[in-house]
Amino acid sequence: MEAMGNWTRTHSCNALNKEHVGQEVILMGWVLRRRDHGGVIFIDLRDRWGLTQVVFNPEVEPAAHAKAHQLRSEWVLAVKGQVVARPADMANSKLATGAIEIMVSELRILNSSETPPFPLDEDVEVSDVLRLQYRYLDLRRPEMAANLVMRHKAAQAIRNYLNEHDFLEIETPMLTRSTPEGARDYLVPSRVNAGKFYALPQSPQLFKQLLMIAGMDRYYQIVKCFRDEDLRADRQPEFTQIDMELSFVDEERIITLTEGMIAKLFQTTLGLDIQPPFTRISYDEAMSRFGSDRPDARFGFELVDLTKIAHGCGFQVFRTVADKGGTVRAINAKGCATLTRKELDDLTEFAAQLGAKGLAWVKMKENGEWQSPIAKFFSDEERAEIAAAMAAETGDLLFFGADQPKVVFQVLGELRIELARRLGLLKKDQFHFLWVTDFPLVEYDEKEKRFQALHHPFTAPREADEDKLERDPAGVLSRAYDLVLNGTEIGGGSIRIHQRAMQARVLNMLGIGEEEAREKFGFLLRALELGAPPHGGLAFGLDRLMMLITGSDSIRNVIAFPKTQKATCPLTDAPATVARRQLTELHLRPDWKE
RNA sequence: GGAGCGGUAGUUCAGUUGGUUAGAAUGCCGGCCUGUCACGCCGGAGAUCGCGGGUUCGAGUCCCGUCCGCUCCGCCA
Repeated sequence: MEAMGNWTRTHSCNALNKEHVGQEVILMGWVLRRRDHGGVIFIDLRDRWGLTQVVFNPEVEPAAHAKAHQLRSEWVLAVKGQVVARPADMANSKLATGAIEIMVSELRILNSSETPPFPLDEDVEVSDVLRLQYRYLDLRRPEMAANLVMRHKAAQAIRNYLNEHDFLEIETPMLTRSTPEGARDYLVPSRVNAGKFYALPQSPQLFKQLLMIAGMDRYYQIVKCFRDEDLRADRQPEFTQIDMELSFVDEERIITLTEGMIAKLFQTTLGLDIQPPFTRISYDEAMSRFGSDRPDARFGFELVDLTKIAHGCGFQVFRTVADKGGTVRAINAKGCATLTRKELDDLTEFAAQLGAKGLAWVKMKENGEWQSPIAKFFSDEERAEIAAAMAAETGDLLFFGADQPKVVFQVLGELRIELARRLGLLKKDQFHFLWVTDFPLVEYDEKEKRFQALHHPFTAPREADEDKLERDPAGVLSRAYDLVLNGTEIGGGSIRIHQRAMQARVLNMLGIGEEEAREKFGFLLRALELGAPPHGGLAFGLDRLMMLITGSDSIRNVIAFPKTQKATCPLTDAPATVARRQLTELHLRPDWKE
């Protein structure tokens, strides 16, 4: 091994082109590939920026050439040499540096490497555990490095935008107190306060409200949040939010400002011009048209309400559901009558997993004929009426859902996405933004027998609905808004309650009495008594945004060191056991078997 | 907590109805090669078939359990 000595890197591995021909340069990086021809040796030298071909020629520099024979994948090199133009027919148009190469005069081997446990130069899918176990190697791969670069650019674009709009970046505590609503908390035992615990924040929600009360007026933070719930492809136990809050604003101001931020973000990262304003639809409309409060509107297959027709129809299953207050809805998969029986069985199974008792379908044949297991239950008139309502034409495929609205929405909502996926309609380079507004403030929880906040308990009700708070909780709409991109919720926020009395009414409605409220949110309630300005804000999931921007299938690909589905880290082997003494110090006593 | 899929050379995968010595590609090692760019040619090494148990004359293959990974439901904004 050799030292860098007095060498200073002059260029990155992606910087050189024909203009540099003749210059003496020093490059440093890793061996991606070697092509040893016995005589001349080619090395693809890689760094974060790209690739440069360096050449060892025995006739030019025998010493360097002799040394180069031992080079292997991922060895770390410094090379000094001259930039030479490649003969025209030997240029590599796939490389940014493909017009030139470095004729090496001196080689310094800065470090060797064992053979990597997985290849870095091929497009093979390596298992996730192995990639995570050797994440530092995985991140050397250009796609992964590009994702982190993109993430950095995105974060900078957002910071620049918000700084220009007079926001202050302010840090909030990571060690805070557990909140009763929302997700399960990660807890941290206190050493100096026996039997007491901090919680890692699920979001800085209350602190940013306190910052508004503190007169900071505009706050943001790109901040880690923690939720101890089960993982998904788009969910990690620790994730990053772009968190913001503003004073003396209404929904319009926040939405406009946010749209500007998103436009700037897409311009900076992808060079794409996103044109605000984004479409807005109400929660009710989102549910009835798409069966989801985060609709993917890149494609059609919208839900159609057939409950009225179902009331008097000949098919008893539909009629019973309709008469008992359920709903009958359908989607028209245009041109999908070519699906095979096997595919239909798969989709029926898919629907069953989501809670459907069955999945009726109709293939539209010539002259309005139905090919369907349920065709015989309907009269000609009823079939025509349904076909008209569905705008069904020959070659279409209809799917029906009949159940309680919640089930029908979920089944048909997921089904339309599954169909789109199978038909290749989910284009990753197409970005469809949608604001969802007019959410209900609360939702009745059958299990707990009480109302639960749809967003969180600090969301303001619509002024027009304030008198319904006690009388008709389920009928109260909130001043919340979600931003949805391609069927993924990427951000959400609301105008908050800034008056003490209103906060008490809403907490009361959620079954949180004055005493419990004081014990858990006393500090916020007190702050609301001391001159809280009207305020509201929003939080974006940076990981999800980056997943969509980079076209990744999982947020793990845009996080440097993510966790597995069981929330472990194969690299550090966290979580891990600790010494008994550590537990004792924390006033904890293990009751599990060791 | 539940459902599905997967676990076989370093890596990515194949492996028929249970049947001789578990294959391929790539990587690795050695040799040859002066213009490649996923260089090429020749040769070689490399397997606890995730783990434990069972059925069987015989298990990578069948059964039971278990661990790990991924996707989804529940959960979670």
